[in-house]
Amino acid sequence: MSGSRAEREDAQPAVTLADVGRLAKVSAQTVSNVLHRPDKVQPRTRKRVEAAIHQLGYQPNRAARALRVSASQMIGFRIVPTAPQAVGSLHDRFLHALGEAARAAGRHVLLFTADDADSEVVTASQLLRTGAVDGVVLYDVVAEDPRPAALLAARVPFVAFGRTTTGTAGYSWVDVDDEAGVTEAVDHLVARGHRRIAYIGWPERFSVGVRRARAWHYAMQRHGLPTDLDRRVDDTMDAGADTLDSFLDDPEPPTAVVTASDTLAVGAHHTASARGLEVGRDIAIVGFDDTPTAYALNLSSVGQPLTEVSVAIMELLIDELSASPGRTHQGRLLAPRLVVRKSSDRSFRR
Amino acid sequence: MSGSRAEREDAQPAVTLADVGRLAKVSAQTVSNVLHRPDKVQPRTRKRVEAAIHQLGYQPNRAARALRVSASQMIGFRIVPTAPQAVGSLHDRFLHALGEAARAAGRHVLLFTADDADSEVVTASQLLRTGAVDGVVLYDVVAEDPRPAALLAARVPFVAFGRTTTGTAGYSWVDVDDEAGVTEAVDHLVARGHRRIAYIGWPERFSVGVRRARAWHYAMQRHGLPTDLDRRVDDTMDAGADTLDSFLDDPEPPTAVVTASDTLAVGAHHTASARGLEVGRDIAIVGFDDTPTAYALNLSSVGQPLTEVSVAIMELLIDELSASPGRTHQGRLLAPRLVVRKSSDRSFRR
DNA sequence: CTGAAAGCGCTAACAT
DNA sequence: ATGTTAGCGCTTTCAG
Repeated sequence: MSGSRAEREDAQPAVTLADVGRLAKVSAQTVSNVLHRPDKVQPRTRKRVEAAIHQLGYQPNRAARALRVSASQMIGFRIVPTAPQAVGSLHDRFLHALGEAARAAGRHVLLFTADDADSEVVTASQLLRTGAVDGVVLYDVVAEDPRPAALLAARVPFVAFGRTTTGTAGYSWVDVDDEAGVTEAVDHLVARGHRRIAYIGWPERFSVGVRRARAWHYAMQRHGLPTDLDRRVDDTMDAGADTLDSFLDDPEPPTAVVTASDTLAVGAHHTASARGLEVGRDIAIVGFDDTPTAYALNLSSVGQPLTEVSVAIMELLIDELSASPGRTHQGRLLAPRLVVRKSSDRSFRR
Repeated sequence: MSGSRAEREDAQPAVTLADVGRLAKVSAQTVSNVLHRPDKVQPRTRKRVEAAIHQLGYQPNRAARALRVSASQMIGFRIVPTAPQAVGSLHDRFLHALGEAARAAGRHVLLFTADDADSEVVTASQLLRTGAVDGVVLYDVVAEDPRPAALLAARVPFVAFGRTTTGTAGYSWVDVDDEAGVTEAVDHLVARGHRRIAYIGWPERFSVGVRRARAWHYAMQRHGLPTDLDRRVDDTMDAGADTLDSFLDDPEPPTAVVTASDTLAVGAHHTASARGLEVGRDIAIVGFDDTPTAYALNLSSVGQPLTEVSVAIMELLIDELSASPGRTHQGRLLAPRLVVRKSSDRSFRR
């Protein structure tokens, strides 16, 4: 309350290595050794030191350690605002998985915001320069994404979730095998007896959209089924609803539909219900991303293995951080999982 | 490539205060002064130093600064996984707003995960002890929430988003005035000509649910309208759908419905459509939280002012950090905003 | 196997 | 108004 250091009066005493050493009758250095090179210290003294650490509730000071070893154990991640029209947020769930993976690796996630790709790169570089983070994770990297090259040029260690169409050899990435997911969805519907399986996807400008559409096309071809039930629209519920509507007006309407996203699938679900069709019996729908909404509406959906993705990303990033300059990078393609729910679980007979 | 310091070869030279001082022909201390007490240094030398800073692209080392001033400029935030059945994520949007507010205040958000309230408190305390964060933000604090008291006991500086029913004088909080939001929704519907306005809310165990329900009750009473159209259910789409269904089976069904969440509102929307009612014309629906899904379905909704909430939280937290021990804390109640969309924008005549 | 010395980059206090 | 000194807590040499 009085005196010049009033503002620190409520702070805990802050236990240091020296405090522990004092209690254990050893030097601070030995305490540090117990923590980092337990084999270098005699079992007896180690026991004593460990007891002292425990008794005092010692917690190493991160700033001091960071300063000394020039590594913050922090991973930067740009948080983007959810698109207003999207259903459920993959971003949100990924972030949680990443936080979990970081913790398992003894690190933490540092959030930052940025309005566009350029400022994301600038901010990331700045965070690295100031020692706030050791590296960053790039989310939703797409075909022509400028960020990998820019971060490479800025010498910011990073791992990408998603990948560009070219230059993937220059950096480490983890991606989900969309093709496999869509293929699984089509195979599943074929196994249920469907033959006219439509596809509602995104315009060509999205590389992910292209990959998913192509997979549908190949799968249909492989089964000897028609490949003309293919529409590309914006990723909104309305677009999904309208598209199914027009499909159903055809003389030979599809009996099942695979969509590039749950947002589109929710729209399709809406149309089916509005037309008095029972989803799962009269028409099958399979979405993509396994969002909370898919769960809520009992929609089958191809889910991304976010936990595995996060773990892989942390692994590659740590690799990246400890690696020598001229090393080679890695790409990892993870398989998604089809979650079958009511919207497609019954056998279909015309 | 060779030698013992190979692993640092790709790192930038890392400009320090001393480097800047050397270039500007002053001591490192003067450079520091230019940065922190510009008035204490002569305009001429300041210019020179600033030029040097700019030329070298100097960025202060956070770890060193943190060590020296024992403050990390980091705010801890526990990221919780989205509930599978909830629609859109307030959490996600709040996090973005908080990141933005933190940046504006020259700070960053550090993410952490925890399985329950207890481990959240333990982790927060640990992050504080290790100097990783200066304080934390508590999300979704409810009536009997044990976290404020626990953090207080652990002497972890924090600000709560939401508040407990008792003991709010002991800590700083920011909350949204639910009552005002619901009242606004009811008034709006009354102004549109509705008289039978139903309420679908949450069970009593949620304090937020109680507040919102009470506000509906009072508002209806004030307008001299019936207060029996009141149901409490779990926060799922299905519950919302079923509840509206049963309301509409009444001999005197409601013509409008206010819900405690968008999740419930989406369910209601679904039921209305399924029954061939045009939402906005045959029945009005107003949700809560103004989620992306409300936007997508053109649902009116009471939106929380997340940006203002975040700014207020940062303000109070900074206050908390710089304050003397025995100070008083603050509570701030912010008004939500009703966003009127198609689901309730028309006048209603029976 | 343990201790002593040095310094990471910064800033508060004092000295000039 | 600027420079010098010292030390935050830790770890990497190097001696003992």
